[in-house]
Amino acid sequence: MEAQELKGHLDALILAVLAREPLHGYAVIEALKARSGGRLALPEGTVYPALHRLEAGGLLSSEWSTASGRRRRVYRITRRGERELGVRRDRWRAFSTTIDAVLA
Amino acid sequence: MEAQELKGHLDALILAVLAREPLHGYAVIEALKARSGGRLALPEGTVYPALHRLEAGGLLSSEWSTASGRRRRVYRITRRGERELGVRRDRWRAFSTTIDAVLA
DNA sequence: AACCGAGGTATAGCATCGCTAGGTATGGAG
DNA sequence: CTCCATACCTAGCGATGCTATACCTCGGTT
Repeated sequence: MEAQELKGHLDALILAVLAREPLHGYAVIEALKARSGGRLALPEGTVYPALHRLEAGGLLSSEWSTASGRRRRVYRITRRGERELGVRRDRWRAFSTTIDAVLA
Repeated sequence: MEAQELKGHLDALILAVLAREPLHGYAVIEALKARSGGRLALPEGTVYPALHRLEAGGLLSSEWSTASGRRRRVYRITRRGERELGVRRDRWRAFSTTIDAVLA
């Protein structure tokens, strides 16, 4: 549905779903799909690198878990990640309001 | 204020201000600043290439005008540009709604 | 005269980052 | 055994906003 217009907002989305509960990558994709009413169908090549980036930035932590022979890397939001989510949410609201004002 | 989070939405903003009245590049920058309450202070290196891109895509047309020794390139939205603006507005609304849903 | 800020246009190159395309592997259903 | 869903990974592409820099005119200040 949407292309590169997601730029700069993906991190907030991922942090938001992980703020509810720890999930592994594939489940993050499903959660985004579910929470958006199917409109956000992000490819793995988008989400996995984003998770790595967020973990490298200290906003997520992860550990391997094995469920019925399948290895999964489960991501959990850190305290810094939660703070950052707050910042991102505010930024999104400001941004969205600004665009609305100009487009109205 | 905002960085690269504008990605994919700039064209809509420019089309929106030019849908009101034809403007030259510098005036587009000022109009965006005014309409956003000063929050959108876009550098020239962002806006000028965008105008060129939009004209190349047939969404804008332009002509030179000279006012008191100063040359200006005045941009005007085309019929295709107006249609595209409608599409972009719808897309923005869908996008914005989707992000809100996930972030809520 | 020299300077400087505001107005005005332009573009080469950088940086970011979502996405495409391809790869690997397991388990269950047909 | 084949197929599909599940599950992970990454090299490289493409799009595009931004930095930095350049060039020009005009009016006011020094």
